[in-house]
Parts: sequence; structure tokens; C-alpha cells
Amino acid sequence: MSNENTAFTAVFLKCSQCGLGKLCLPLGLDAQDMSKLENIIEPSSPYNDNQTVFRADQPFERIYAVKSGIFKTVVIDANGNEHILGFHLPGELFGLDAIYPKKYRSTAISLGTSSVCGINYTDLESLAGKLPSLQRQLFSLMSKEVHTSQALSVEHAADQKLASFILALSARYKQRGYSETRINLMMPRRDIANHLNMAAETVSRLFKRFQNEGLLDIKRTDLQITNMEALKRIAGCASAC
Amino acid sequence: MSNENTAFTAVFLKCSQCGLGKLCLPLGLDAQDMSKLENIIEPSSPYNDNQTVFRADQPFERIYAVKSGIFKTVVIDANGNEHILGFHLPGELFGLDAIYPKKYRSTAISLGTSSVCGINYTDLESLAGKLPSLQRQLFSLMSKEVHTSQALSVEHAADQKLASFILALSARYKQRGYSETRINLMMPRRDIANHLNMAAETVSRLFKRFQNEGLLDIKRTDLQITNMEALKRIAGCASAC
DNA sequence: ATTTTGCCTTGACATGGATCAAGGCAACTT
DNA sequence: AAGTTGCCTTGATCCATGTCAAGGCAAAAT
Repeated sequence: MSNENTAFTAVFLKCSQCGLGKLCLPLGLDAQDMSKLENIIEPSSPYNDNQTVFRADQPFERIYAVKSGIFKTVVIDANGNEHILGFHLPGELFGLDAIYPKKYRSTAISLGTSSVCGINYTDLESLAGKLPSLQRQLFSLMSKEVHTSQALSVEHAADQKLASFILALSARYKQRGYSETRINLMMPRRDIANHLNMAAETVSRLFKRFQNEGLLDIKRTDLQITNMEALKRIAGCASAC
Repeated sequence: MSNENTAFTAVFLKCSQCGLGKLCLPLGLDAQDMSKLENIIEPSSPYNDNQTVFRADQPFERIYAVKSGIFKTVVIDANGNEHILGFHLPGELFGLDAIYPKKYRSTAISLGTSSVCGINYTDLESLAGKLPSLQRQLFSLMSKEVHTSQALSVEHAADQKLASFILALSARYKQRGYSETRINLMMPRRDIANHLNMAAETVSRLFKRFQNEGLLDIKRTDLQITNMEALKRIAGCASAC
């Protein structure tokens, strides 16, 4: 938790230099439009591990795009139980579910050192009205988000849920130019389990089973997929094929 | 399944006369803008029970707004298992998850006699670029959709899921000007069970338990909520409070 | 180097809910 | 009115997964 990564602290990249343009909001924008988008982006200093970007019930002002690292969004129910709605990788947006109620529905927390771009929603809306490509990309990203949330509810057996989770992560890493077979799980077992509605022990046992069956190798957070096809068969291909 | 409701057959209501304007796409539009929206709406003849509006994998052309009745959206996984993603009431949109991949992800099926407005998405996009209120409402509805999909994944015990489902239906009926305590479940137990990832027997037993505990009265599809507070306690208030 | 801490794994046991099987009831058919 | 059909309910049983408890291991702290 020491502040050793001063290299990141003052890096306020523009969209045009960011490298996530292929995935993030600017996708499809020409140079001129992108600079208009850049004008309303509010880059922020990196968050250390486990810091809060916004809390549930706070008034909605900005949506956020992940610049580096990972964030999770969490809701707490009436009994105080936490539930992780999702993990957000670089180039992904979060806070979109706050648009309708005009307040955040969840709390967003960094996993490890991570950074975001904040985007004032009022400004974004009015810019989207002027730039058709931006409007299109926003709708597209929200559509994707709808699907991601639905996909989770389709799986029901524990092995199916975990296999789908791994494959979905793999696909998202691949999109970002990383290996699709060698993944560094940034989140602890407990968080994976919570997100998938199961016990951490079940995650542990399933990883072991998958390893015994030759589907993957895992040591702590270092995951290597060794039989993608078999994993897909277990996943039932609901979200990953 | 006889075609006794000829009254519906040729009723092509305009948005301005539809009565769902408070919930549906036209929300927030003035008369002039609404007529522009009306121009791109394609009303269709009603569907009988269990008819298909679109199928998964067909190319995406239109989003749909429910005009009357109920529709369900269904996905079929690699093993041929069906899963009901959601039920759609009058004024609600479906097909939004098809925007990103440009093909439908699910199959939409009518429950009982039901009707829709189809809206060509290309036209809608370009109109949304011209009418800020329409753009705003579209973003708002998609944001709501994201939340609805997420809400399902938060609950985990069967009683909690069923209680939340009932309360969410109740709230949606209330919004539409119907009673929030007396609800006609348009879908069979099997469909409710499937949507909530449980066995139909479990739904049956839970309805009985809730009835024994004085939370509700149910006879076939006729549901009466008698203790909303207790139901909310069981639901954990994740999606309904 | 030793201790501490946090996370992960493993085992034993308990249980919620699935599955299997039978019966009931209401609506439609003949 | 009797039969048929589809859906719902109820009971008995089983199993996947949760829970509880203990132990292991690696990284951080002292």
C-alpha cells in the first residue's frame, strides 16, 4: 500500500494517445471529434488498492472509463451482505446503471493500483447529440453491458459459472492485446466466489478439479488455460462462444 | 387460442394516443417531436399466445416496445436448455441487447395475445441525434435495463429470488396504473421457475409457504399480496426498495 | 530469520433445493 | 357428462454446494 508508483501519478493521457481507443468510448471517432471528447474527460490520479471511486446512493455526475487496473462494483443489501456486480477492465465503462435513477446504484472500488477517466454525464449527453459516432458507441457499449449482466443469470451450476467467468475474462484480455491463455487474476478467490454467488471453498475445489482434468493450471493468481475447448463445453457457451 | 379478439387486430395507435407515453420511448417528448417518432414506428398485428417476434441470431433491425400483453425473451444454451432472460410489460423495450452484436441474442415470444411497436434502429439512432429528449430517454431506458439484469444476479436464496420477482412485478404493474397488490401472473409456474433458475416445484412450495405465512394469496395465476413489508424483508430490498 | 497476517486449501458435515414420482384440479374437447 | 389434457401440488429421496473448522503457504512485517 506504499506509494511507490509515482510514475503513474501525473500521467494524464489524452484519448488519442491512450491505446484503449479501439475498445473505449472514442471508438469510431475521427481525430476532430476525439479532441472534442477529450475536452470533457476528467483524468484523475490513480487509486490505490481498495479505494472508493463513488458510493451507492451518491448523486450521479459522471460515468467512468477504466484507464488501467481493475475496478469492481459492489452493492450491499438490507442484511449487510455485499455482492460484486462486476469487474471492469481497461476500456470498459462503469456507472452506467446510475443514469436512470440519477444516483449511483453501487459502490466502485479499485483492485490494486488503478486509474480512470471521469466523464461528466450532462456534457457527454450533449456531445453525443452532436457526434453521431459517439452516440452510436455509447449505445453500443450500453447494449454490451446489458448482455454482460444477463449472461450471468443464465448459468446455474457452479462449474458452469466458473468456466464462463474464466472464458469471459480470457476473451476480454485477448481484446486488450494480452494473452488469452495466461491470465493474472487480479481479484482474490473470495471476490470471484462472491460475484458468482458461491462459497470461496467451492471456487477453490473447482479450480482444483479443472486442474486435475487438465483444463488449466493455477497457482495463486496466475492462471493458465490449457484446454479452452473443454472449458467451453462446461460453460455451455452461453456467454463466451 | 381462437382469434376472438378482433377488436385488437387493426388498432394502430399513435404514441400520442397510446397512454404508455409516461413509461415508453416518448417520455419527455413534446407533441412535435412525438410525431417525428411516430413516423418511424411500425405497428404490427397482435401476436397470439406463444408466437415468435424474432429469433436469436437473426440480424438486428428493430427494437420493440410492448404495446399490450407480455413478451418473454429466451436464450437456448449449447445443451438445448432454455433460459428466460426476462418478461416485458407494456411500455418496456426489448431487443436492446442486440445493438452491440448487430444480431438478436435471444428469441422473443408472446405470452397470451400481445402486441408491439417495432422501431427501426437505424432510424431511431438518427432521430435520437436530432431530438435530445429522445436520446435522453433511450439512454435512461437502457440504464434501467442494465440495472434490471444486474438485480437478478444479486439474490441467491430461492425465497429471496421469488419475493423480489413478485415485488418487481408489483412495482411495474403499479407504474402502469394497475393494482400493486392484485396481480394476474400471465406466465406459468414453469416460466417463473426457469427465469429464476429454480425448479417449478420450488416455486409451488414457496408460494404455499408465503401463503401460510400470510404474505400473499394465490390461486392459479391470480396473486394477491397481503403483506408487502414482510415480502420486502425476505427480498432483502435489493431490487424493489 | 522469525513471526505475523492474509489468503487459500482441504476435510467433515449439514442442508436447501433438485429430481423423481404420483396425484389433484380446472379448463377444454367430444 | 365423461374423458382428456395441461398445469400445479405434494411427498420422498438425493446430491451439489454451503458451512464450519483446521491446517498450509507465501508475502509482509518485525
